Amino acid sequence: MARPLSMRFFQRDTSQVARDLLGCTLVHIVKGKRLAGRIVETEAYLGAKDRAAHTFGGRHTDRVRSMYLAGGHAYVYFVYGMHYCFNVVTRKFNEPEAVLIRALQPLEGLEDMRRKRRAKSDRDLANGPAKLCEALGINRSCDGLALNSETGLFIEAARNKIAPDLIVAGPRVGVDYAGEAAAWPLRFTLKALNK
DNA sequence: TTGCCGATTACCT
DNA sequence: GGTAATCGGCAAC
Repeated sequence: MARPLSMRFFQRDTSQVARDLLGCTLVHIVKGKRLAGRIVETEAYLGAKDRAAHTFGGRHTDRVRSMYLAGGHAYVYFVYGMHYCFNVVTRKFNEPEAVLIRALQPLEGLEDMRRKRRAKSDRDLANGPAKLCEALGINRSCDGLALNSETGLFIEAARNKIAPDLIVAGPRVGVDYAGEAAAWPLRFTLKALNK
């Protein structure tokens, strides 16, 4: 069990953070129990200049308030009337960029995850941005939390360094509306571990 | 105040 | 492959 990644880790270039998060462990402690999974898919969202980002054009609404926090906070939003998605805010205060966590390989607390998810198979426990939120009990109350051991929501460093050739970059999912930005290669997956 | 649509998922054919 | 579910955010009016 590694120490949680420091705020400094997140306050860097967003694409780099998205790459470096692959292989790390996302942990949510619920009622004293660790629910955790290995991060195997991420997407970078580049703020004001990125038409796919919620903060495109410097939009500063109530929903996206936590994206303006310093890197190392959680940005959790509600979508499609029923799902939550979890992001890690990157860069500095007032630089609203973030990394969406798109998929986990479940590691700890599988029984609790199965109970929360009621999925047909363990493959479907956390292989999607809204699925992993449900599996780990992440919801609106997690929005804006600092990622550290005090809040019980944090990320632990990868045990082993991930070789660059294990990382595949490609276009982001579900952002066809974003014009040129839709094609930017800001989606990162760990080869053969993303499903 | 209205109306469109979403950083998705699950279930259908 | 297609689409219902389900409702808040957002921009236009």
